Amino acid sequence: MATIYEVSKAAGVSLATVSRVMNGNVKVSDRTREKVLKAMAELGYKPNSIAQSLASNRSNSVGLLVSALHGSFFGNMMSTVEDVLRKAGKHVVITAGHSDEQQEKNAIEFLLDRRCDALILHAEAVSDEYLLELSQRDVEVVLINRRIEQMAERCFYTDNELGGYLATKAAIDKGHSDIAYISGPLFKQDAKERLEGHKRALREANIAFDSELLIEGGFHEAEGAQGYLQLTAVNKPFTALICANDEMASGAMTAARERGVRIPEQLSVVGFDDVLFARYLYPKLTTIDNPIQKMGNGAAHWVLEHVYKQKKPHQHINLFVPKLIMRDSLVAPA
Amino acid sequence: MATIYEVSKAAGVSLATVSRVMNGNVKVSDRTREKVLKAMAELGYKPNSIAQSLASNRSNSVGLLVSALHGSFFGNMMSTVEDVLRKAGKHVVITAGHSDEQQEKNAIEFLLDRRCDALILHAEAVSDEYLLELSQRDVEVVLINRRIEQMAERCFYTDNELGGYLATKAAIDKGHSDIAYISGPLFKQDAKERLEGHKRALREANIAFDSELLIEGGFHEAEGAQGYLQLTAVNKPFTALICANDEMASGAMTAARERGVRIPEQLSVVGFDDVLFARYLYPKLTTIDNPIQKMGNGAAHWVLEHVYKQKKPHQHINLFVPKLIMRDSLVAPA
DNA sequence: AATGCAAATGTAAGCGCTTTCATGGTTAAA
DNA sequence: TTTAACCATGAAAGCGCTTACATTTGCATT
Repeated sequence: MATIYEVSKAAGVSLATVSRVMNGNVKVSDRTREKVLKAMAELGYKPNSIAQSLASNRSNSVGLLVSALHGSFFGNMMSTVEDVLRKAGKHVVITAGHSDEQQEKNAIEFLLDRRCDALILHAEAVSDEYLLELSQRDVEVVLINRRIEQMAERCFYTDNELGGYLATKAAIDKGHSDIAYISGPLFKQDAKERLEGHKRALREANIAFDSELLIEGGFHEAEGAQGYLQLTAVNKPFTALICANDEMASGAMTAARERGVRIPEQLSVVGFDDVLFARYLYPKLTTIDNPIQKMGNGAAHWVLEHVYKQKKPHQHINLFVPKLIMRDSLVAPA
Repeated sequence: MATIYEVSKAAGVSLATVSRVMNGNVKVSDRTREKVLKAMAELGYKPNSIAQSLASNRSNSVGLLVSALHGSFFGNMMSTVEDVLRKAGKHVVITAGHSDEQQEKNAIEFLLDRRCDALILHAEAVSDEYLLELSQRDVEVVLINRRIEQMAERCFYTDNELGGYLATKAAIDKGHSDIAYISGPLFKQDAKERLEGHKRALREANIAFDSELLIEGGFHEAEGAQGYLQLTAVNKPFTALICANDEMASGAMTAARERGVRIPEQLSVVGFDDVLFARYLYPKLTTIDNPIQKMGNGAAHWVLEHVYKQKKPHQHINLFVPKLIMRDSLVAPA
């Protein structure tokens, strides 16, 4: 593999000049540039990105932390982030935190060791303090799906409270008043906010919140199924079930159906996220659009602009507004 | 950030000794090692992985090419590969090829530029020749879901023909004889092989293959729905529909249901891959287990062993055997 | 104590770039 | 023509490590 030295010799110029031609930040005469480019082409020269990184103190890589690499929710986000950054010649190192504090910290340390220029984090388990401290270090930190006051302009998040509100409101508008709710794990901020929204919608409709109709789940399908069974065990009838994400909605629907409950005739179900398979479900799931791609896109562009000084004036939107996606799983009660 | 030089000064030894302590490949006296480790701890020293890479000519990174970052199929694979390699301190650079020849080539070039020590490729669009040539270069190349004779021991793949056979055989065993098939894009080898298996099963059962009951799809949900509609337009009755992957099976089920067809009573459906959402579908999808995680696992361990010389004697299995996963979408014809 | 050897440690030359600073060559103003 | 000002280029010092080779140390022999 040819090095810059061989190019400089072939072109009859110094190393420095070759470097300048590559980087294009310092003026080089046209004649010289031609010579250098020709030599590069002839030698099939490719700069060694590792040497570049060492010399420039820039790794040109961005660390991305997600909870899990599989799953529709993260797939979409990774996809967007990778796309935007790779088009800018940066690369993305992806790690998984599994919603566990220690694993998230390990993953972040790993990214730091890799000398990432910036970190895009979907961190669920570490504390605000940890993240604030991290952002004092010499990496730029951007947060997805989380808001911390002191670093608000680097946070890209959904209005989860509004989303939770919209989901329940939709059921109420259809005429439901006995509404159960399976939340996410309440140590997670988004799960908590969605539940808040649910309660607000009930309050506005003068429906008393009944804690027996609330089950705390874990965002996984199995907990949706299990949550449904627990709810029926209480022996309080409900005609609509709101789930804090689509996975749990799917699990709940399956469990209900196995019990012989017809959906949506006997039970309406609403999800949250609008992941890809929401429309594959039967009946097609009514859910809340959680614009995860847009958040990924926002975060990636923020990094390009602030870390790599790309000056495409990009309008940064930090707060994304969820929308109701009406499909078939929500109908008026019998 | 402390450098190796500061550590060596603090410990009162040379740079080389510190390096040796870190890498552990050359013997260092216990007393010296203690001193060095102490100095490291006190200074909070972390080696600069970029400098290490430059000096050792090892990037410690593995490139992974998939068709798309979202989607259950790839999610599982990425997840496995990342997990195995990160536990070994390597990092994974993930790129997407979008099943397009030029995009796949670009992605591979990108990984090469990043000086990856090895490439794990799920390449669908580039030619065997291209891959063979690539493997002559100074990266190790491993293939997933593809077999090229000349590099057989670095290929990890499913017996797609057998999978296709099993799917159709299952329908035949249930008593079906009018069986339609929606294939994947036939320029892809796996799609072709699955179709071959389908034909073999028909042949063995003395059922004539009817090309009017074959539709070429593209592995996406929409093409499953569309494929179903095309099949019905032919006006040849069929009681079972085999799809070359789960996405298309889901699409076909949705389309059929919208036409008022009850599944599985009026139409049995079989998928392929057993992606996560296959069991979320209604009815739960009978499908073929495609052990994509195992392939990812095999590929990652191959890399650890052959590129990074980790000598955990790992039994490499190159050919994975698919299995039928019987669920609810396949029953005997009415 | 002198000798020989192996083990432990040190020295220094890279790895392939970027970037600061110095230098020589041009051009324009005086 | 002289001088100043500027521009393009080159020389060389890093960036923080690894590793071949040289040197020293410690220990068992004699």
